[in-house]
Amino acid sequence: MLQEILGELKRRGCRITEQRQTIIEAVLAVAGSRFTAYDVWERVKAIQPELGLDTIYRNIKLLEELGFLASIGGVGKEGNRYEVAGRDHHHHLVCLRCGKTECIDYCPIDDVLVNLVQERGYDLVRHQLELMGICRTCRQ
Amino acid sequence: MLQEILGELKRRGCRITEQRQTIIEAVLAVAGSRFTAYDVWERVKAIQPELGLDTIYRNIKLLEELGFLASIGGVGKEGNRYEVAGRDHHHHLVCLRCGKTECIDYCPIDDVLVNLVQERGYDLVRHQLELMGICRTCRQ
DNA sequence: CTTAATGCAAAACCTTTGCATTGGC
DNA sequence: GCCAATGCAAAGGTTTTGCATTAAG
Repeated sequence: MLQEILGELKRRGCRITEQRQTIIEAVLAVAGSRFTAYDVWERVKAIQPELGLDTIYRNIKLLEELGFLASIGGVGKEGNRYEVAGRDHHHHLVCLRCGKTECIDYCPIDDVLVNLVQERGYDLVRHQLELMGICRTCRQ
Repeated sequence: MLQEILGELKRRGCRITEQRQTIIEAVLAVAGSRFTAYDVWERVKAIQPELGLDTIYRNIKLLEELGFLASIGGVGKEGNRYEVAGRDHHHHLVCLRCGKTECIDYCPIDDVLVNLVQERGYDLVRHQLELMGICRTCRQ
């Protein structure tokens, strides 16, 4: 995955800086859960303390444009969250207490819904389902 | 609805100020679509120009605590959106271009999903489905 | 009269942007 | 050496907070 991203960046004429590589590695390391720009920053700071949040944002935006990351909104007042794209279509199960997120590989979107959207005159672009609950650990 | 809210506020020992009443009326007026604090402010300013956004936020927070409003996140970089609570369970259809929101009174959550969540050890508290597309007006 | 609510201003967030400097290529 | 990317600082937008003042009860 790392090589694939670096390759595409080169093909696009982007430069592979130390910072950029560190950021991409950090993003891939937290992949699996949805992360904020700040999450990435915390990881990256340990390796390159001078690296600023602005650089994180710029790189996240770049990766988003290239289709490697997808913005998936955030809950409450936390900032935007992102996840690594390219995974099969899926939804999220979020623990309301600890924020832990799991992916659900099942999609309940059915014809009824698709028709409803069409009737209202919308072109459906995407959708997201968020299941919120309390995980086993937090319940104890 | 207005009377119900005012009654509960009094019962709680809150004071009914002109500003508060104007805000609640504005909130109820935009009910049906999801609104931001700014949306409310624009309506309210016409009636009480001195009323500040801070007062809107304070009152929205209060109404949220009393259970009359629910925060339902926002799309992209727009601020939080709210809606009047107590309505039947429903989901949302959002136009990605203009932000307009419609309610969908159909819920596709099925047994497969409920079982999946249980298997993972979560108590399902709530869920939200967001259908995103481009509305007829914006497509032209 | 008491004290909750407001108005104002300032701060706290998250995110973006301008510009000089650095460093890939 | 060229120009993309970074670092820094500052600005934008949303939301919160402190504090003196106003007004509901």
